[in-house]
Amino acid sequence: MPGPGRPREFDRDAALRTAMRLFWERGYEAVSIADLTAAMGIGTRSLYTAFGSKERLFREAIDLYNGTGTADGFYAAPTACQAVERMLRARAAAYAEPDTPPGCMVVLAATNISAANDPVRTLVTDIRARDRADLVARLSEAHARGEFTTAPEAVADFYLSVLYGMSVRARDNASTTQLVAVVDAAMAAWDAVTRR
Amino acid sequence: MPGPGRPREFDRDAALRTAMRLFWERGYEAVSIADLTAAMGIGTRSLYTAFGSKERLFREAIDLYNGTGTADGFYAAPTACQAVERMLRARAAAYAEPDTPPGCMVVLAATNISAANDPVRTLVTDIRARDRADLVARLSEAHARGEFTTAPEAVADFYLSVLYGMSVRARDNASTTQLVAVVDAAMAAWDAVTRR
DNA sequence: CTGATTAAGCAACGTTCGATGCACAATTAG
DNA sequence: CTAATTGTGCATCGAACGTTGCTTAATCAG
Repeated sequence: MPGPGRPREFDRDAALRTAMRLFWERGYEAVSIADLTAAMGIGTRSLYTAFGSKERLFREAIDLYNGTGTADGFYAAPTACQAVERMLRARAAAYAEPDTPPGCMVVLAATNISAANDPVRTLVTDIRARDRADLVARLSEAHARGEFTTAPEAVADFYLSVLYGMSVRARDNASTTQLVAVVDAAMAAWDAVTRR
Repeated sequence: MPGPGRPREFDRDAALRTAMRLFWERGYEAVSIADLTAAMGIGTRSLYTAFGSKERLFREAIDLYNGTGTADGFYAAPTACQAVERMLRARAAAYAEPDTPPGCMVVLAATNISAANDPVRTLVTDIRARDRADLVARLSEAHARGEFTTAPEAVADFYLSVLYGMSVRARDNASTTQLVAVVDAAMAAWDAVTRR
């Protein structure tokens, strides 16, 4: 159901996927509008007509990235231990997936930001804060149910550190096997970490 | 012993420390020459006379960062377990030190780099690769001595992931207490991780 | 003193940055 | 058909980017 006006001559969703991949690979400021238009195969004016600004395009790209995450079966798992394990294994597989850039876009795409673009940094740090809150909530529930004794925040921060670190390892060309080995180690540690 | 020529009117070491701090805080491309000269209190020409180029200045800043790391007592520790623990505790304290930018410069300062500055990315990834090799070597020695059974590379990658992840957590304003709790968890996991 | 050498200040270089004004094309609604 | 609306191409905007030439200033060796 197209409204009035000249119809767009390119696939907006495909262009957004291209932008997501570029931002994911190199980061917000390291990707120029010229890089984007070249990869999308469109003109500068079309990009601005369709997406408004570089920042709005990045926000859409981050939303797309967060939406395509399959939730990893995190909420379906019966125990917190299994929830964490499913999440970590899904991410380990995703981070070394050869068809996508290595590591997590939310961790890697807005690390080096000049003061002028601080809202972009805030965007991703807010997402990480929300994700941490979700993990803490899930662990707190399990803690209240008596699944483990360690403070839920401490458990969350430990597994978050492992998770974030895997993004850096992926950027350093860690293989799927190596990332899975990290998850194996982290899960072997579950009892020692959660019962203290 | 100054040679011939007009003497420099600023403290080169202090200026380099200022540059290190800026690059550490925001990253290579997010810091401009104008940012640097303003923070250093010198003119553009003086910066180029003293340091050559932005990239050479960054390399010196990274060298300074690596040099000021006190080696953490890593090599002095009698066992691999203690070596890893000392390293992690020293880094946890350093990452949340209020007088310096949060997290590790080698992990954070060259994440988002455009294609033109790829040598800068290579610089920091090479340092991480060398550090990983050192850790693997230390763990391999302990493994050969029978301190533990798990493959040294797997142990190294697990603790490296925790270490790298702490940099991201530090950037997200994790407190010293929270980072120390991550180290506590990681070290409580030693036996479970190393004997499998 | 002279000559050599190095630093600092000023002004500007060419390039790239993100973003836009404008004319024109292509569609829908009536 | 006309009017309204939206997308595209072209040219370009002002600002910021890293870097440099040139002049002048300040030191050393002789």
